[in-house]
This record gives sequence, structure tokens and C-alpha cells, in this order.
Amino acid sequence: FLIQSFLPIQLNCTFRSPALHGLSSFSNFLSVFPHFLVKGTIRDSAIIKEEIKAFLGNRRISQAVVAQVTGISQSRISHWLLQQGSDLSEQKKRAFYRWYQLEKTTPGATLTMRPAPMSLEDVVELRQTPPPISSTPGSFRLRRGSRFTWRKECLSVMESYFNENQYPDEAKREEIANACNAVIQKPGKKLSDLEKVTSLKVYNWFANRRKEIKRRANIAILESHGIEVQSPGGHSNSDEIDGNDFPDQVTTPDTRSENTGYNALEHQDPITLAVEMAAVNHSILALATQAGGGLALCGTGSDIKTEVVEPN
Amino acid sequence: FLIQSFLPIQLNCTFRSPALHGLSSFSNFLSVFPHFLVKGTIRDSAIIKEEIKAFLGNRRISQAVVAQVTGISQSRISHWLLQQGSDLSEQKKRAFYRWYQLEKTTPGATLTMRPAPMSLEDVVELRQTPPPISSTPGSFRLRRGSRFTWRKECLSVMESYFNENQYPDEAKREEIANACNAVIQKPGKKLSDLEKVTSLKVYNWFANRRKEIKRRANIAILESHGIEVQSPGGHSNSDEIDGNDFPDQVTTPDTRSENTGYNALEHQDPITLAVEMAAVNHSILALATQAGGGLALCGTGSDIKTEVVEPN
DNA sequence: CTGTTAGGGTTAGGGTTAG
DNA sequence: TCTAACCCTAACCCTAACA
Repeated sequence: FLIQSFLPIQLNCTFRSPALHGLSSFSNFLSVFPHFLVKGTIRDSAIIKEEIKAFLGNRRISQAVVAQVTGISQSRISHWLLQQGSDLSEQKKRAFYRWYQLEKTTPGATLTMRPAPMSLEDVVELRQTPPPISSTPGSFRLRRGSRFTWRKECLSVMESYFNENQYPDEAKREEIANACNAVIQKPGKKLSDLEKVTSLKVYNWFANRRKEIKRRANIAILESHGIEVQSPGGHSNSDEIDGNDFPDQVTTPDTRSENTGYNALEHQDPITLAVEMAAVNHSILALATQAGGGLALCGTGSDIKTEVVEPN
Repeated sequence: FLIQSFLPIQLNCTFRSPALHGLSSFSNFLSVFPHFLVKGTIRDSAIIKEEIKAFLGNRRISQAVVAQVTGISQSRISHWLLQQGSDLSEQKKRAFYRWYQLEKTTPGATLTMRPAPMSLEDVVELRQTPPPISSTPGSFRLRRGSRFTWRKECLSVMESYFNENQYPDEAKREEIANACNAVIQKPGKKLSDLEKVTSLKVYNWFANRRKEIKRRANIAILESHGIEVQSPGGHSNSDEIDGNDFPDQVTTPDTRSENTGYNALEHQDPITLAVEMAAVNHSILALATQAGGGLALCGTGSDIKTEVVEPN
């Protein structure tokens, strides 16, 4: 009975950004796995490790097996459980706990699992084993493989569908995927798993696309208010170094605390604004989509050379 | 009909100005400035230069003023517009076009602008005043500032961490940064902002490192196939005239399903191969980085080839 | 209760920009 | 020329809604 909802995910929850969510009452999962969760990071106390060791012992699951399915080396696991050496990376912990969760709730799941991923390098998976969105439960594996790239042919197909409806349902997504595959299909050979377009990929694209548009709209608005918006990529170095910047462009924050990546742009104002703007987005978005371009978001057309990385 | 591409994504992102510069929404830029963009380089034909000269003339903007705000010497500008002497550096062109774009869309902008930015030469004396990475509108200025360089000591520290885990989390990165700082710390004085290692720098290094390794692996593979790969120096990549080459109905025999071997990948475009190889190289990467990593790796590594998998 | 998914995040691969 | 620092975005994660 897999958990399998549409996305291949979900087991544990967790460890991420600080903030606002009480892990109180949600997924049934968490309820069985609450003490691993802490706001923002994984708290893996010695106690938990003991629990795990006991678990492995009782179930007679070797670390080697765990290593195989999680992609973490056996020695790392061993050391970690014994509190030796450095801590596991957040990623690996995640993978580990996901596995633990699964095995705990579904005893034996590990056995039926593909040996697949080895440590970082596991990544080979990408080719042969397309992330088996459906069949394999080993979704706690670390991601990181070669990344799929949309071909421009597909993009135009998707684009037109997108203009028609930004929220295609599964059936539609399937249709879109097929349409894409048809376009990129080469006579002789058949598409590799890596390049084949699936409805999930389509789903992701649409989702990301909507967000992207929205995000840009937000930025545009904020900036039109003279507010500087830093790239959300998470890692933008606002290279610090004392900005003796010229006085003109107001709003120059001198509050900027430190170079540790994220500087607080918590000037409260932007945030507030952003929130308010959220509403406005809709209209803008509407304009953008319907007006065939509208605003600065859309190119004026003719000269734009839309090139895409274009593999193959 | 319309072209409809909201996102500037696919444009050649030539002018993508980093958030650092606070250029407001580069999308505006690209959309209105398309014909100057060509994959990776700026195409400035005599026609464009004429356009510019006319523009300057009509608006009565002296080259001297332009020189001031762009940081390009007036004489260089003059010669360039007259097609004399050597071409402008890509950098300068960019700065120039950025200015042109701004002035064109926002007449008078130049006037309110600070005279400030000069060319690279002066940077020297600024030494003490840390380069002010401006967040002001005059973002077409040439960026100035010293670039951070990793010290050898730090590199070895990082290297060892890298071998242990290529994906350190924030906590780990912080640790690494501290380790580095400790190493390069000089008794008496404290590290300047420029030389201080931060977790972000560490992050970037790891990310770049992974990519670098992967790239090398790709090249290695290609070459092992007897394909010469020219260094990416000259933007000679895929597209260029392209426009859209028709999907060759060429033979294209290799799906690479065969064990990396002797197939007749005659004159197949390296690009294609490169992309396909992108996947495989991961395993190689593994070998490369973990050299001496261990049996586990080799074991699984043996089937680096592509094995068929249920197409889901 | 079960199943989806919008829409808020983050991570990391592929590429590009610019010191 | 080399590469630090970015950008773009595929693919995921998470929670709240909603059906």
C-alpha cells in the first residue's frame, strides 16, 4: 500500500527552514516519528542512535544493506551511530531517516528494494533507473543526478499549452508529455529514460513556471517601489564590504548585519509589501498571460533569440 | 500571433546582471535589447554603431559624458564608433550597451548620474576603500572590486573535506570556513572582509568543484572516444547560426546503450555525446574523487554502462 | 478518510558573467 | 586564462486546502 501520492515523496518531514510550522498535527508519519524533528535541523541525539541500533539489531538488518539502499557508505553509518567522526550531512541524514521510517512502518521494504544508490557517486542511477516514480519505493535516496533539460521543441509545445491553461490535470499532462515526446522523437532510436518527457516532468514544469512568473511579478513590483530585492537563490553573496555607497538611492540599508549569506532583508517593509502584492500578482499574471506578453516580462518579440541549451 | 515567452530565461542571458548590482529586473533589459545579444557575445555591427551615433547626436550627448558614466575612455568610444582601432572589450561593450539601454528608455538618466566610475586602472588607489559594490542604478558601470582568491592552505583544508563529503550542509560549511580562517589567520591582525572565508564562499567552492570535476570527466570520456574537445574558451558551442537545425534524420546510431565502446560514432557531434555522457561521468567522477575509495565503489562501478530498465 | 495539488520553500546541476 | 560568484530552473519537500 504505498504511500505514493502523486509525488514520490514524503516520508519524513522536516528539517528545513526555520519558521512557522508546528509539526503538530499533520502527516500520520510525523506522529510516529516526532522526536527526530526539530525546528530546522535534525536532532539526532545519542538516544535516537541507540534506538536505531537496537532496531537494526532486532530486525537483523546489516549496516551494509542500509548503506546500499541509502547510498551512505557503511562505514559512515557505523561511525555515525557510534558517534565517531564527523556528523552526517543533512542530506544523508534525511535519506537515512527516510529509510528508517519506511522500514519501520513497512518491515521488509528494504529487501525488495533495489540496491541502487551508493554514496555520492551513486548518482549513476540517473540513466538506467529513471527515478522510478512509481514502482520503486526507494524514494529516500539522495537525489543528485544529471539534470534533465527541456528541449526547445518541448518548450514551445508546453508554452502553448500553458497559455491555454496553467493548470492541466493529470490527463492533460499526459497528453502534453506525449506531444513533447512526439516532437523530439527521432526516427531510428527511442528516447532514453533521461530524455523522455513524463507527466511528472510536465507537472513540475508547470508548477515551476507559475512560481517563476509570480516571483518575477513580485520582484518587479517591489522594485517599482524602490525596494531592492535580492535573488532568492538562497546564495547570493551580498558581498558586504561596507557599502559606502552613495547616498542617493534611498532605502540603502545600513542595517546589513553580516556576510553570512542571508542578510536580513527583514526590513519588515518589503515583506509586508510582498504579501500585499501577492494579491496583485494575480492581475498582473493575468495580464501577462492573456495580453500575450504584457509588461516588461515579455519580450517584444521579433528579435528574441530563444535559445536553449539544447542537448543533443 | 504572439511570441509569448514571459521568462527571459531562454534569451541569451548575456546581460544577466547579478543581484549584486541591483540592476532592476534584467528582464526589462533583455526584452528591449534583443538585437544586441547573440549567444555569448555582443554583435555590434556598423549599423548599430550608426544608430548609436545618431542617438548621441540627436540627444546631444557628448562622448565625454558617456565616457564618464561608463568608465570607458572617450577616445576608446570614439574609435570604436568609427570602427577604428581594436574592438572594445566585451566588458566595455556590455557597460556601454547597458548605458545606452538605460538612456534610451529613460532619457536623462545619465545626467543624474554620478561621474564616478572609471576604468579599471584606478582601482588601485581604491585599495583601501573596499570596492563599493554599488547597489545603485548606475549598474552598467563596470564592476570593480577585488576578487577573492583561495589561499593554498585553505584549498587543502577544503580538499580534504571534499573528499569526505561533497555536499556539506550549512553547519559543516561553517565549520569548514572556520577551519580555513584558522589556518590563514595571522597572529597580529585580523582578516579583512575580503580574505575572510565565509560559509557562502565555501558553498560556492564546493558547487564549482563538483561541476569542474564533472566537466573534466566529460571531456575525458569524449577524448577517450577520440573526440577532440576544445576548451570552452571560444564560445564555439552548439548553437550559433543554428536558428534551429533540423533534427537530423541522420543515422545517429549511438544511443549509447552499448557499453561505452567502439561504436561508430563517426562524426557525431561532440555535444550530443557530451550530453549523453553527462550521466555516465558520474561514476567516473566517483572514481576520480574517491580514488582509493574502496571496493564498494568499484564493485558497483563495474556496471557503469547502461543497463536496460523497465521503461516504467 | 483518501487522494490531489496549489503554492510556499530548498537543493543542486548546467551555464554564464566578470574580477 | 582561470575561476568565484551568480543565474536559471528541474526536482523535490511541506503544509494547507479542497474534493
